[in-house]
Parts: sequence; C-alpha cells; structure tokens
Amino acid sequence: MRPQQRNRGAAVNELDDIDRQLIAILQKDGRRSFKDIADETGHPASSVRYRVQRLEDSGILQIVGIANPLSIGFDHLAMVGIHCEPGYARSVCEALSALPETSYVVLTSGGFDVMVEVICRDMEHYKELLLERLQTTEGVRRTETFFVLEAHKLAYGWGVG
Amino acid sequence: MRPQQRNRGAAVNELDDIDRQLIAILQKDGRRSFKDIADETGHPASSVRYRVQRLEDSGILQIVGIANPLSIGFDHLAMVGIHCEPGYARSVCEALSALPETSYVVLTSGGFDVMVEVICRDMEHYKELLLERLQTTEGVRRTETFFVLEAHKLAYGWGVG
DNA sequence: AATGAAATTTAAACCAT
DNA sequence: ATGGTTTAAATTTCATT
Repeated sequence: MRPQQRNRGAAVNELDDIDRQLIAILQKDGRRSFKDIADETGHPASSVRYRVQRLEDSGILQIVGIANPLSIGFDHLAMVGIHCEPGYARSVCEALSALPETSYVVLTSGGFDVMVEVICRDMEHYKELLLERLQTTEGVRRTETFFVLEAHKLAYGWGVG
Repeated sequence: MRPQQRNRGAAVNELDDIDRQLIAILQKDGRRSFKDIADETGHPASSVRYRVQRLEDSGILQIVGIANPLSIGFDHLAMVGIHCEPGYARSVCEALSALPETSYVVLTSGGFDVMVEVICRDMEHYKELLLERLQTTEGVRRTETFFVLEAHKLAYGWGVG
C-alpha cells in the first residue's frame, strides 16, 4: 500500500454532491432499496451501495429506527439546564450520557454549563431521576427543569462522542 | 367487517413485547433484513414484516438516515430559550418549526416558554438567523442562546406535529 | 475508487388459518 | 393477526477497469 493511503480505510475526506444526494434520500426513508435510489439518481446500484457503506463506515451516516417516545409509554420529556462546579462540566456530561433516560447531553456556553433532555415514564420516574441521580452527580451545583408540554419538531442528531 | 373493527386500519392500540423487541433491534440498525430479525427473534419473517409495516404506518416507528451535522458542514449548534408574549407560545413554535435551521422545537413550562435547537453553517449564518428571523417572529419577547460546545449524546426523537 | 454481472439472499404478494 | 409458499426483486460477491 502506498504511504499516502495509510490509515485512510473507509474514511471520507469530503462529501461530494452524490454523497449529499444519497444522504438526502435516506434521510426521508432509511429503507429505500439501493436499486430504487440508483434509478432515481441515475447512478449504478453498486455505486450507490458502495458510497452508502462508506458513509456508514466513516460515521457520517447512520440508518436507524426511531420510536416516538410518546407512543411507547414514555410521555414525560424534559429539558434540564445544569450549572456545574468549575471544572466539572465535562465529567458531568459523561456521567449523564450513561443514563438510559437521557436522549441529549451537550456542553454549552451561556446561562447553563450542560443541557440534557430526559425521557421518563411518569412524574415519579422523573422525581427519582432528578433527586437521586441528576442532583447527586458529582459536580452538579444547580438544575433547572423545563418540561416539554408540546413537541412541535424533533429532528435527528446523533452520538458524536 | 365486524363493527368492533371499524376504523382500526393500521392503528396499533398498544405495543406488545414482540413490537418492543422489533423496535429495539431496528433502533440499532435500521436496515437489518427482516429475515435476520426473524432468525434472531424466532418469529416468522412474514410476521416481522407485517408488524414493522404496521408500526411504521401507525407512526410509532420511523426508519431514517441520520447525518452527523458536523460532518456535513454545519458545525454551529445552539439551543435557544425563548420568552414569549402571553398567548403567543404556540404560534411561535409553529413559525420556528417551519425554519430549515431548527431541528428541535418544543413548548415548555419553566423559565422559558419555547426552546429550539438550531444548526447553522457558521456564526454569520447564526447571526442572521437570530436577528432577522428568530427575534422578528411575532410574539418573541426575549431570547437566550446556549452554544453547544461539545455534543456528548444526541439520540433520536421525531416529528410529532 | 468505481462499475458490471453473476450467484445468492431477501422481500412482496398471496393464501390459508 | 399469524404463518407458510411462491415469485419477483434486491443485495452481495467478485472480477474488471
């Protein structure tokens, strides 16, 4: 193997228009067949497959099933803003990411150091989570809860860490 | 058709353990073949297909491609908390949901009336969005921006409205 | 890295229970 | 709503450029 190619593996340096086209199609329907996509875009099916695989392998694209939490019995969503002790923000993020109830954990600048979204079955569940697990996490100084009363738009992000 | 079955169509009244099992598998890999799932769960492939279709038709499950925004050139994420004029919270949600930059729009109780996540290409883009579109939306009184410095966990929710 | 064509596997439609 | 069967279609592998 040539030195220039070492460690490149399935990596994608930069997306081209075809990659973006494939992503756009799969964002609408993650199970569209490669042949369908090939017919729509005019590229050969094997090339479509090759590229989608490369995008998945390199971590740019993920094709997953997404269940509506409200339909599966988890209808208490809340956003929680957290103030941390200085120097603890990242470890707080890591600890909270490990909880099954969190669907969103980010380190932020501004009035909060960390923001997390949590999904609970009911208020009892939320109370236990907040008092016994969020507020007892080392480095958490203060929390502020914003209950989600209506979800108007929930789009997709995904695990970067 | 019997009267009891009218209007049931593809609706799912309540999920059983098999449904939950199928959702769990597809949440990890949205393109797993039905035959694979059938072999793993011990259910016939035709039943797996039937159930997954029903879950999709009834809006409980969605299988989509998710692109990492940071990989596709959108690396400025921010959470924006919004205070609204009394009575305007829902219309603000609707207006902001229509913007392509928003990936998350919820009506909340607590210190903010509305919270939105926005994804922008760069600061110039964010500045334009905030000053020209968010803050000019009718009913928006005050905004507070929390820039996302690190995304530790971004899981999946999806459009309920 | 991308494509084409072959062999293999899977999905879709159908039907019976 | 489930499970089996058949037919059509898609995926995978591999050789080629």
